Amino acid sequence: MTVLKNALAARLSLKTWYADHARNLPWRLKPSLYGTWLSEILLQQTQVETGLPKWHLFMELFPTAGHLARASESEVLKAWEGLGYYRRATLLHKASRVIEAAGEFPMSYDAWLKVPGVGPYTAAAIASIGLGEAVAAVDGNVQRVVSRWAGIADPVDGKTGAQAVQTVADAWLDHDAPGNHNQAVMELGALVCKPRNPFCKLCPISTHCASANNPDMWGVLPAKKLKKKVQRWELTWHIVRFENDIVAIQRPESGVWAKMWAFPETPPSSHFLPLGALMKPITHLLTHRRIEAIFQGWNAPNKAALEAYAKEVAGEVMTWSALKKRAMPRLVTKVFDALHGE
DNA sequence: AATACGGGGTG
DNA sequence: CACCCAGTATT
Repeated sequence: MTVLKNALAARLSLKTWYADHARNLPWRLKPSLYGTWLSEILLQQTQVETGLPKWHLFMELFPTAGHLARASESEVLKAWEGLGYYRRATLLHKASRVIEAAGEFPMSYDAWLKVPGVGPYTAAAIASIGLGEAVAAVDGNVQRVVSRWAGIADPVDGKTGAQAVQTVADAWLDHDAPGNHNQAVMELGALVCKPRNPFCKLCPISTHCASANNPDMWGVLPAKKLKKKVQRWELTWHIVRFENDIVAIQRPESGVWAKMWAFPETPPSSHFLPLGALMKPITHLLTHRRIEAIFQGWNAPNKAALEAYAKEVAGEVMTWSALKKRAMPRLVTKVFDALHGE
């Protein structure tokens, strides 16, 4: 079949290109199952450049899965601070304890798939890169490269489109070097077959690319389903204090900023002295929400009242510098920076 | 199948 | 502003 023949040719061109253009990413230097796993979790929905410093930090703080398992969840969350999708940190930590209890890393795609925080993409990436298992890893890069090359018009985030991409990715896979091949496709997506203004002239597989050779398809693929509109959310945080102490809360286990430290949304009772807005409102953008955050300041009449309020909101009384040691989402660090511990 | 889940980069 | 990023878990 001609498609299959083209797939073989594309694989070879890609291999040659990757040998010359692979980035010097630290987890590729002295590959380990742990380092690969860590990189894959860190890079979920996160650009390589953004995840890079966190990989170094984690390798320093938690050099092995055992170190990670023996650390507390709060230590791991603190290390993850600022990166977002904090569930990844708690699942990574949880997984490290499962692996530590088992005494060894999972040794197949199927086994990795059972690990918390590891889905089809991550399991395929780890199994191919770390174990040499012949499974095609399909991430956003691969969806883009494959849908353009094969001219897949169905939305890649729908069932049929995803299946079509998977079929081509499977046909491309180099069974002799699956890890190398998977990384090559992703690298091509990151460096050449970019979301906008792809460098088709530099592309090693443009010869049989449906999109590159048909101007009508430029800027069209990959097709995606329509996204929901971003919701607006007005958020008021109450910064309640007495002398050097404030009240902070750890957010619930589910929802935005799960388990991260922030400020109560419940105002204190009327015998606290209202200070009005402590700082200018902040517009904070998440993928699915546009947050308008307002910060109300209050002075407690005495320490006991502050402690009573903390109890009411299930929070803790602490100093600013104590709060700084807890894991905070970006919005809280913005508050911290603005008030600078006063 | 749809939705929740962060934050930063980019045109 | 809109779209994207080495996606996964939950409903």
